[in-house]
Order: sequence, then structure tokens, then C-alpha cells
Amino acid sequence: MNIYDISRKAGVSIATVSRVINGNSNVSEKTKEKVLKVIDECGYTPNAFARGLGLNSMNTVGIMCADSSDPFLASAIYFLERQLRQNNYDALLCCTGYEVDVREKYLNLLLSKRTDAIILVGSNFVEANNENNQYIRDASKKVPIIIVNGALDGENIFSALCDDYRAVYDAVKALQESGCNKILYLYNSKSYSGNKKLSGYLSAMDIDPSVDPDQLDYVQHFNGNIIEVRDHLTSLRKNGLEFDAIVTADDNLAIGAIKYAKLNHISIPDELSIIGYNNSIISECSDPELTSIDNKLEAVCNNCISTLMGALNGQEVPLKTVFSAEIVKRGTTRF
Amino acid sequence: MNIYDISRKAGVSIATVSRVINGNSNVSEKTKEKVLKVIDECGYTPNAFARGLGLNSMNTVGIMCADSSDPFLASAIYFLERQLRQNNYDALLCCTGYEVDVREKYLNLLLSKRTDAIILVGSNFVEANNENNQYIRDASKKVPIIIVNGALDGENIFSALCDDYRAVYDAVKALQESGCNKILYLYNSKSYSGNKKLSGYLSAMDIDPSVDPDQLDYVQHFNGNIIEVRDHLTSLRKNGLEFDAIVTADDNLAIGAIKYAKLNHISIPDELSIIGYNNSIISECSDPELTSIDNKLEAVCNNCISTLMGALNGQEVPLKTVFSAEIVKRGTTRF
DNA sequence: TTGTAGGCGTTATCAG
DNA sequence: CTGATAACGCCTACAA
Repeated sequence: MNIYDISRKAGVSIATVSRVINGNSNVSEKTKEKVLKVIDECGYTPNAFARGLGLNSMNTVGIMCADSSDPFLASAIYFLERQLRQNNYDALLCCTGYEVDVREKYLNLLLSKRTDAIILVGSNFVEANNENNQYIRDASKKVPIIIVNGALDGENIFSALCDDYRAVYDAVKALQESGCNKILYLYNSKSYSGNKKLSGYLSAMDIDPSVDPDQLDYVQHFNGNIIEVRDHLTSLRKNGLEFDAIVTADDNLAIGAIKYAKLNHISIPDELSIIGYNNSIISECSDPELTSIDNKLEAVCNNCISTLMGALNGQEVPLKTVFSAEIVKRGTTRF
Repeated sequence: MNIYDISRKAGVSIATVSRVINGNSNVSEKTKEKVLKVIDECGYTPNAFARGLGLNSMNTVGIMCADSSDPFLASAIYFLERQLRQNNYDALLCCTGYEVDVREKYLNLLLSKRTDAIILVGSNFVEANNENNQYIRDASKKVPIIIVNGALDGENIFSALCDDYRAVYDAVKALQESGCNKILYLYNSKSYSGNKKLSGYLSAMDIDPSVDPDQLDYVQHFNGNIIEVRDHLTSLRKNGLEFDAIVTADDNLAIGAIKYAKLNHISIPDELSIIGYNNSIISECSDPELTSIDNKLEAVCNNCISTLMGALNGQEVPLKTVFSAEIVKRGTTRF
């Protein structure tokens, strides 16, 4: 069943059928009705491939992320997909993990599928070593690239994100005001936003930003699951490090910190304050519930799609949009 | 840059270029190399739309789910996408919410994009009222349909799932053996698997399955977030209902149950045992950590994709594959 | 082993 | 307002 069949049954040319399908105004009401009736009777659907070939687009955008089962990324995907669909676009999902090589391969794969744009979700897509971002710049020559929660300079590269620097800065300041002075910073990613967060911590703590953070006892770069985080903190403590607050770059890490406190009979928030990041569902699951930084993911994602739509329509759109985070106070802090 | 450009530069016909691209053996090593060199130099990528038009496929399958930010569904999507990509397929994601009308609309939308198959994730896609599943049956006439965690009879409809009936049955029995006898069942979905789980409970409790479960005090159908669940349980208790164990159809509900116990100073697991479902990340976040039923999502998803690949290749594949669940013991039970 | 030519189902440009 | 026809870029008999 193709456009020729319809045109024959309706007694018109395929051009007219095409016009009706695409809502072209230059069709008389009469023939329009006639054609629509036939289309309806036959349950005809235009062939998307042929259409794609003609228009050089199938209204599809690629969404890349490290791991769609991560609660934060999963939420982002949800928001993005919803907005895309509202704009009549489909979402092609691609989980890449964290390796640059794999990401480059997959990005080119999506490009070869002729997606209209590519969304990179998670600041971990932006590597500290700028050479490693070249493949993104190359891709931006073909289609617009939008980065959620990260930023990269470039002609056709757009970013929507939250001010992570300010968020952590404010969180640390709030802890200080509530009486904490030995504040540990725990993070697991040296991505773009990872670095911003770290800077916020260093600045709030009045630490010279030029010093190598890996040398600082109070800055812990650690990757692992909840239990491993718990044990890591426990061993830090055993080795004599004292701290009365922990700020983490991710809620998962903060849950590990709560488990650490439980294991070592440290009371929260009296002896130890904890602040997580992302305000994900798990911040409501713990006991006590986790004070967490809400980085306005929904707003960021919505903005991201509207920017993208603007760019695809050739409008003038901002290269970078920054939102403010908000500290959601729950049970792991004294303020 | 198209196949003609390549053929011209390489001094061969487009047929030869096509053969090289598609790994057709009937090409001499010499011309093959020549063509590959030109392709490489030009950075040529075949046009996926044209290819799709010719082959009537773009190696894409649609994944539909209610809400990709739900931890359970997010995990499923992750596993599915990974396996699809391994088989050289792309995943088109579509979040539908829970309304049948919307789902039908979106399913037809995916169909109109000429996906090679459609995966329905979550048993909530299978409605108790069989008429409401007709749109799925209709779709199965065009492409294979695979249901993850649910089942529906039909010609081209495949299912991979876990034995939810048995899982809940065993969980209730285990609670009974550990001394509980007033076991509350809390669920939020009357889907296919929702009903299976409920049956498992009723059977283990020796309750006549023909009775309307909505009439039973110990069977609570309730939809809401963590806090609402907590409050609902609290009001049940205030109204005189006594229970020493709660089995829930979802980890989220179980977290609400833990919060309920906290709020009312009921000790877990001494006075109240709790078992969740899905063994999702949040079962490790609570305190105490949640005993939960692991429904082998990864195995189910992997099986789902291999079944699908078999079906697409015209092989003989099982219509329905059932896995056994496993109770993961943590801190909310006495066993 | 290689080339020619027709077909896939649209959209869009021109005439009329 | 409508129709004929040329792209769009690839695959694949069939012919050589």
C-alpha cells in the first residue's frame, strides 16, 4: 500500500495525495476529503524511509548517556524524550559507558543513522583533556550537539546546565555556618561539572585552587558502590582523618556516607552532616533522609530541547544556559 | 557525497561499491582495496534512509515503557539497549505513561516509523480487560512484539518474564516460617504481573482466590509516593488493623513501609518484617536495608533480545520464557 | 568479477 | 487547484 495505490483509488495524482498528507493548503476541500477517506479506509501510512530520503530527515535525535540505569541519567532521558516527542521527534537511545573511544564510535554510528541532532547527557562527556573532545567538535559540523549538564565551546555546540560551582560553594558555606569546620569533599568524576563542583568546594574552604587536589586529605576522589564508599570512609577515619561533614558529588556517594556513619555509630547530623548531589529518588529512601542539591534537571532538559528546536529551525539561540541549583534540606544537616 | 561519487573516484560502478560496502564476496581483492581507500579518504557513509528504503529496514526496534525514570524500567532499558546494540540494532525509546489510548497512539507512531520490532517493558502493558490489548495484537501482525515482564497470547507476541506468583508465594511462606502471621500485602498495579503476585499472596495465605481482594483488609491496593504510603499504613494502624509483616509489589512501596515503621516507632524486623520487589538500587539505600525479591531482570532482558533476534531471523523461538525469582535477604526480615 | 538499469515511496518543481 | 516527472541514494537482479 503506497501513495500510488491511494492516488489511484481516489482518482487523483500522487502529488495531490502528498499535498493532503502534508497539509498543503493548495487542495480543494472536496478532493481533500475524498483522499482522506481513501487513506482512512486503507489504513495507509506513508513510508517513513522514503520520506526520510526525500526530506533528508526522519525527525530523530540521538540521546547518548553513560548508563541509562543511573537514576540521574534516567530522569534526564525521561524529560528529554517527553519534550522531544512533544515536538514530534523520536529519541534514539545510546548508552556508551565512560570510555572515549567507545563514545566516539557510537557517536559516529548515530551520525550515520542521520539523526537530526545529538544530545550528550552528563558532563562526563566533556573530557578535561580537550583533545579528547575533538570528536564532538567534528560531529558538530554535521548536526547540532547539545550537552546536558556540561559545556563545551564550539560553533554548533549548545549547553544547558546548572551552576555546580555555586551550588557546592553555597552548600559548604551553609555547613560552615551550621558549625562544621572539618568538611570532607567526596567525588567520583573529574568531568566538566565534577571540576566545577570541586572548585566550589575549594573556594568555599579558602583553599588555593592551584594546588593539586589529589594531595589534599579533605578531598577524596573515589569510585565505588555504596558499600565500598562506606568502607573507604571508615578506613580514612581509622587512619586518623577527622571530619564533621561530608559533601558528595553524587547522591550514591552520600548514601555510602550515611552507611559509614551507621557502621561507626556516628550520629547524623549531630556529629556528622552530609549533603548529596542530584536530589534523586534515593535521597528520600535513606534514614535519615538526605539533604541534597537539586540541580534542576527538568528545567535544564526542557531548556535543552527548546534550544535544540530553535537551532534546528535556524533561529538565534543561546549557546549556553545556566540554572541555579537549590539545596533541598532533609535530615542529614543541622540547617 | 554518495555512492556515485565514490564509484567515479574509484573508477568502478556503483554496484561494485555497494558490494564492497556490504561485504559481498564477489569482488576482487584489488578493486575492494581501491574502493575502501576512496571511501576512507572521503569519509563516506552510506545514506541510511536510502538503505532503509531499499531494504525496508533500518535495524531499529522500538522500546516502549511507562516511565523511563522508574528505576526498574530504567534498568530494563539499559539491558535491552545494550543487547540490541550488540546485535547491531538501534533502540527508539518511547515513554507512554499508563493510559491505554496514549499507548495505542504511540505504538502506531513507532510502527509508522517502520521499526523492525517493538518491545513492551513492564507488565502494566497487558491490561486485565483483554479488549484493551487488541491494539497490541493488531501491531503483532506487522512486526514481532516482545513483552518484558508480562505475557499476552498471540501469533507474533513473545514474552520473557519471571515467575511472580511463585516469588510472592515463597516470600509469604518464608515470613510465616519466621513467625509472622498477620501479613499485609500492598500493591499498586493490577497489571498482569500485579495479578500474579497477588495470587501468590492469596495462595500462600490460604485465601479463597475467588473472593474480591478489594474486600480483604490485609490486601491493600494503594497508589502513591513514599510519604503517602507511610501515611496510608499509619492510618490503617490507627483504624485498628494489626500486622507483623508487609509484602509489597514494588520496592518504592516497601520504602514507604519502612518510613511507616520509623514514624510509629515500630522496630524492624522484630515487630515488623518487610519484603520489597525488584531488588532495585533503593533497596540498598534504606535503613535497615530492604529484603527484596530479585526478578532477574537482566536475564529476562537478555533472553528477550535473543528471542527477538531469533524471531527476526525466522528461527523457531519460544513464545514465552519464564525465570525464577530469588529472595535477596537484607535487614528487614528475620530470616 | 564487473556494469547496467529498474525499483524502493516520497517530496518538490514546474507546467497547465 | 492539479498532474507529470525528476530527484533522493541505495540494492539487486540480470547481463556481459
